[in-house]
Amino acid sequence: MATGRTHRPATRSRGIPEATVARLPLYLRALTALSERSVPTVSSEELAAAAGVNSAKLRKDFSYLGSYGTRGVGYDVEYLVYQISRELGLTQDWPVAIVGIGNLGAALANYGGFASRGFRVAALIDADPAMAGTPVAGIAVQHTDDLDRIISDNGVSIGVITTPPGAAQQVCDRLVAAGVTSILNFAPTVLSVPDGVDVRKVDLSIELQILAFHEQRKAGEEAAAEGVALEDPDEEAPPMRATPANRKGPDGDMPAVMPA
Amino acid sequence: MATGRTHRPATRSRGIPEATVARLPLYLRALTALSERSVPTVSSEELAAAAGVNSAKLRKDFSYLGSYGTRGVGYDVEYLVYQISRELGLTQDWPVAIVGIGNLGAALANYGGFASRGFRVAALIDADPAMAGTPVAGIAVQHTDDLDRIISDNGVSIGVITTPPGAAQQVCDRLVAAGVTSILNFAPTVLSVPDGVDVRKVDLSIELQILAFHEQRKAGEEAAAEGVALEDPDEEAPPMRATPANRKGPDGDMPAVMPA
DNA sequence: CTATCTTTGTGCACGCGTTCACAAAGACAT
DNA sequence: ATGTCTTTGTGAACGCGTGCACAAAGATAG
Repeated sequence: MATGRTHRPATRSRGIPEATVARLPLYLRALTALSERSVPTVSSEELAAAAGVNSAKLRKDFSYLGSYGTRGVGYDVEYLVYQISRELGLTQDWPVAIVGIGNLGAALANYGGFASRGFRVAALIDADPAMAGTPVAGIAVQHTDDLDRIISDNGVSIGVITTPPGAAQQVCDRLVAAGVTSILNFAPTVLSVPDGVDVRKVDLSIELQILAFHEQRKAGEEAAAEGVALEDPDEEAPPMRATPANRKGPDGDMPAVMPA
Repeated sequence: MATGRTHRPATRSRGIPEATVARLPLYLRALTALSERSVPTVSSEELAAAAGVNSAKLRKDFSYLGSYGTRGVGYDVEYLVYQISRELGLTQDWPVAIVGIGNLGAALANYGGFASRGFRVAALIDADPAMAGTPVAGIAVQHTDDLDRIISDNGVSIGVITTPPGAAQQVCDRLVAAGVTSILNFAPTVLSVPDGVDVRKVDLSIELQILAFHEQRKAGEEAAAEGVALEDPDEEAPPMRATPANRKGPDGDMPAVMPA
């Protein structure tokens, strides 16, 4: 520390990096596990290993929250659990509404990981009139027509969208109009929302596609390492490229060298 | 462009940025929609809007793949669909195995977004003997005991884990041992895998917690804007901090100033 | 009280990703 | 053929996130 005696310069003002926020739940999970085993303190090294991150990163992350550690000892588990919970807003109750009770919506409604962290499934909403009244995960499904009232009555500010892609934007608009300001979107659609509304996206298909990319790369390298004679995989069988030039016909098959 | 006449310097060598790879599926989706509407070409501006990104970013992303656009016109939709599909490895068939057929696993098995992109659910695996043989999404569930054989027989290289957290690491180890090199993990657990194996994590609870953080921040700012007299929300009711000092008893309640 | 040992908190440098802004490239009209 | 207009492709600057490496802080023992 170069500035010898600045007590606490700008720490904790307003602005925990987004990357840090995304890791806090990870730390919280690891800490909760330690807490259940009645472990009193952890070092940054141990906790980092449990959370699967670099210890320096963890220490820097915690430094944004304040100086909660004790040098030479580590962090007090219970105290950190409380501090992180409070920072994340988990000390209060968050009623959540799930819209679109298909396979995925029903699975989420049954998912135990929500209730354990202050999230409460307050309402299930679906557009199918036949589903109205059907209990899913012990909660009666309600119809989309009443969406506005349901959101208001339950004080829902977080909505989960598990509808088919075609309905997602419309549902989103209605949720926002009803007062929802945070949305977790499982539909494969780009949602547009007004400023002040947060959207997080979970896209199963995209995750698989990213894995496929790396998988393909691995397969290619492996083949190359085995000395297989393969042409550049980047260039295999490019179908006719329909540029405006060759689509229109004239000037279509132009020689490589421009005739003067 | 300062280097007047370099035809194609180092582009396309080996190394599409990870951030770009993560966006390619997004572009692909938007392009597929355009293709279905028989739109022949798009400008970077239009496509960027459809994908919800900045147009400069999109152009830079595409530049990593090669020069597939036509200045003054835009990009040929069909051609781009093919190029991105090939780059992502979607021109081949990817057999996928889902392990853990609970609510979520069943929902994924039924999810249509997979088949549409070259992913094929080749096997469903569960540890419950009672489930063996039960058809889910038209596929008979098989027992974990046969995991090795199932993976080998079907040439599965991508595994999806939807087990309870306690079983996730063990299942992961077995998948890797059987030859799986890409894993999509839905269990709230940090998986450790050997080098060469890719893991992507989807954690519903974490996503909600991140939303809660921002939601809390919004609520706080709103209250502050309304002029409500509130103490610093960061400091509300900190419970007794169990530092080693005050946990041990002696030297517990030390005065702020060290007695000489 | 002093010395030693452990672990935090953070300054610093580096690399990746994003964005701006513009020259080059091609289409299109005349 | 020449000029204008549109849109790409990318150099360059900037900002965020990561990780190293170390000094300061506190614990602990003698």
